[in-house]
Amino acid sequence: MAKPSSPRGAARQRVLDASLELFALHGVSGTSLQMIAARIGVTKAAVYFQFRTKEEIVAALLEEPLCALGRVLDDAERETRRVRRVEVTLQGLVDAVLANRRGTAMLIRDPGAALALKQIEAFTVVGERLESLLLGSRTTREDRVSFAVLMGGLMQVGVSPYLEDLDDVTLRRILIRVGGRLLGVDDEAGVRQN
Amino acid sequence: MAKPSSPRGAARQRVLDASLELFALHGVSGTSLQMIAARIGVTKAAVYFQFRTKEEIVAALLEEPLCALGRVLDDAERETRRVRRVEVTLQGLVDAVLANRRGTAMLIRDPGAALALKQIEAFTVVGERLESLLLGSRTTREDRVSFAVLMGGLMQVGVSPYLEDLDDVTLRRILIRVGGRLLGVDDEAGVRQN
DNA sequence: GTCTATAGATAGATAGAC
DNA sequence: GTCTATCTATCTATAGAC
Repeated sequence: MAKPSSPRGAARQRVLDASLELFALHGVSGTSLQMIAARIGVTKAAVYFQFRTKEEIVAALLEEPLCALGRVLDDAERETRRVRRVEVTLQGLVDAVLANRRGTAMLIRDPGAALALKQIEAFTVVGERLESLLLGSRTTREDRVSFAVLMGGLMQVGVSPYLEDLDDVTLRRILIRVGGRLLGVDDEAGVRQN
Repeated sequence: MAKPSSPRGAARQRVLDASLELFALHGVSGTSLQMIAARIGVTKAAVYFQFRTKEEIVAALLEEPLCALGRVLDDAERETRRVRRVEVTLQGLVDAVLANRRGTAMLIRDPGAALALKQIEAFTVVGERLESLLLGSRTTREDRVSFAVLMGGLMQVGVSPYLEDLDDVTLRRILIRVGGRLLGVDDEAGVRQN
């Protein structure tokens, strides 16, 4: 949480913050370096000093939350009981979305970010790990659809202004319950499958 | 379904088809009129003869499926029994997504299309009507989150290549069942598919 | 670290010939 | 309906002064 300490990191962070905000609003392709520079009150050249391309900004924005999620998945995979695995995974996923509402979730589904996304090694496997952790041996077509709906739904919740009135704690609790219901696990009695 | 009959409509339709494909791939902002023109083998000027701006193309692409969905909602609102209302609404919504997988769903959540989207009168109310039809008097916070997850999930399913192996009929059946489960309606007894 | 200046490419859009 | 030609604006990116 305490990042803007070093003089170099401060300017870099300002670029990242402004970029994330603008990307969420106009999309990656719809955001120019000009706009980013203007928002933080500097010129394009100043931005280019921190990042050599726009894609590098996108990658930097995505790498952090993806790696954080990756670490949660590491923990989840160490769990032996399936119930706990689903629980830990779902919580980590929800936390990743809530960590930056209207930001990261937006980027994940931005076509302009797709290229940068593919180059991040972490991302390539995260999807498969999530599916494996949440579905386990349940791989019927309905399970797969439920998984896709859950992922899309979580991203939507992260982006939508429709739920802005809900605070993070409340939203987290509800999302985990709804997610469990969607996956067909009973959260009341400790995540049991139907 | 039979549209490309008149000579004028044919060229127009070619532009729409190419645009939808490219928008789905690169996003609206990431797609230039140059790219659209190149794909159908004409020049930019030829595209400008059909549509005066890029936004007009976006609006044309969105208006049709949105109006179709609107008509389904008209029907749903005439239903007196709540069970039937949810049933008809959910089916119409799923059909709207499946009508153009990887197309319309993509556009709905594209930041570059947001402006054009707001100008379509039909869209402004569709969201509220959907919520009212699907939730009815159930408006707890969990209900609202479930609704948001459902909408985002459906869009995701429409976009995702992850479910491309499922044919429309299968996907439709599963989506309606998953949607019913998410909304907390008992599909076995009440909401029956087809 | 930030600036000015500028290069080179491409964007959206228009005019007018065919 | 489609073309060539062209306009203006903006884009990414670089070079070099401060």
